[in-house]
Amino acid sequence: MVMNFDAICSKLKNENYKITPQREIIIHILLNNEDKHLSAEEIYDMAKKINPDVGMTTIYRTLDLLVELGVLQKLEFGDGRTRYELNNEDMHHHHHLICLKCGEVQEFEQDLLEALEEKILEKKDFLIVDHKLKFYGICRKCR
Amino acid sequence: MVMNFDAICSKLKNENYKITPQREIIIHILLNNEDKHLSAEEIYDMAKKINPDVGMTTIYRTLDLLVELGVLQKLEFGDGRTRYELNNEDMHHHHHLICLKCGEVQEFEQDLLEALEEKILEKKDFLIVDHKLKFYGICRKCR
DNA sequence: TTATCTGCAAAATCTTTGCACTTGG
DNA sequence: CCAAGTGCAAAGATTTTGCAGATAA
Repeated sequence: MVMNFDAICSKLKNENYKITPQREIIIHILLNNEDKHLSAEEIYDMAKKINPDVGMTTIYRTLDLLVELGVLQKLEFGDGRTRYELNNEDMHHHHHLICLKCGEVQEFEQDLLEALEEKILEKKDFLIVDHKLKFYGICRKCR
Repeated sequence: MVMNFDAICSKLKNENYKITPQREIIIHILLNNEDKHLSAEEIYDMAKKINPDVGMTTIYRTLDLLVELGVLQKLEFGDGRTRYELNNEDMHHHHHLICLKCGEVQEFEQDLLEALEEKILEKKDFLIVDHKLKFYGICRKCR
């Protein structure tokens, strides 16, 4: 189930955060690029096109806020910048397929790690709350 | 099979890189902390204790070189700094268990992703070369 | 000897912080 | 109104680069 604009705004209001034009722009950008894993700078560039007065600081502060509220998740793909992804309930457990040739990041929707997680609990006494799995390889287009 | 000091030096020599005292120090530090996932700065601090003249620049350049030679692997656990791990043949496919309370990173030695990788090849036509899997949760000590 | 390596200082990135001004509710 | 939010500029943190001098082979 995709979280929509109103649902995110309600989450903000419920925690006594204000709905500002800047926050609206950022949320819209995130929703319109659900599949993209945008970095702060990419979001900044897009936001500038909508309203040139938006500052980088606000981008970072809003992204941090949305992470705190559980709306977003931070990701790192090794290019030195943090990337962000909407924390869609259904999609919560998916994996990233990163092409070593073109760098494109696509997603694989199925989890299929339950057996492994159970084994880890049993062998290491480590209780798993979440996971991140990245596969590196060659995508269909690059083969 | 753990790669030893001589094996790493041979790799360097084979590619016409020199064995300098600084590189020896760094390699020793890595070998003596196989289980630790050290950052560049941590390696720098340790190296300074052995020879106070070692520069941060050399640490970064040597680590980059060792990554290029396949001796090391870069890792990121979300604390803003790159960490490094010896690329031990046998251990190649293990997973990281990151405790959300104390931050400790331990390893789980078994891979168990073959079935999932096969499914991804079949469904996405994406040929997997490598993977990185992190589990976030609560470790035995913190429970 | 000489191509490679090193340390320093400076630059380049990415991200955070202090502060005075603005604004949503 | 006023607590919360914003933009700017400056500071922080991590990593990279230019360069002149040092050194392994």
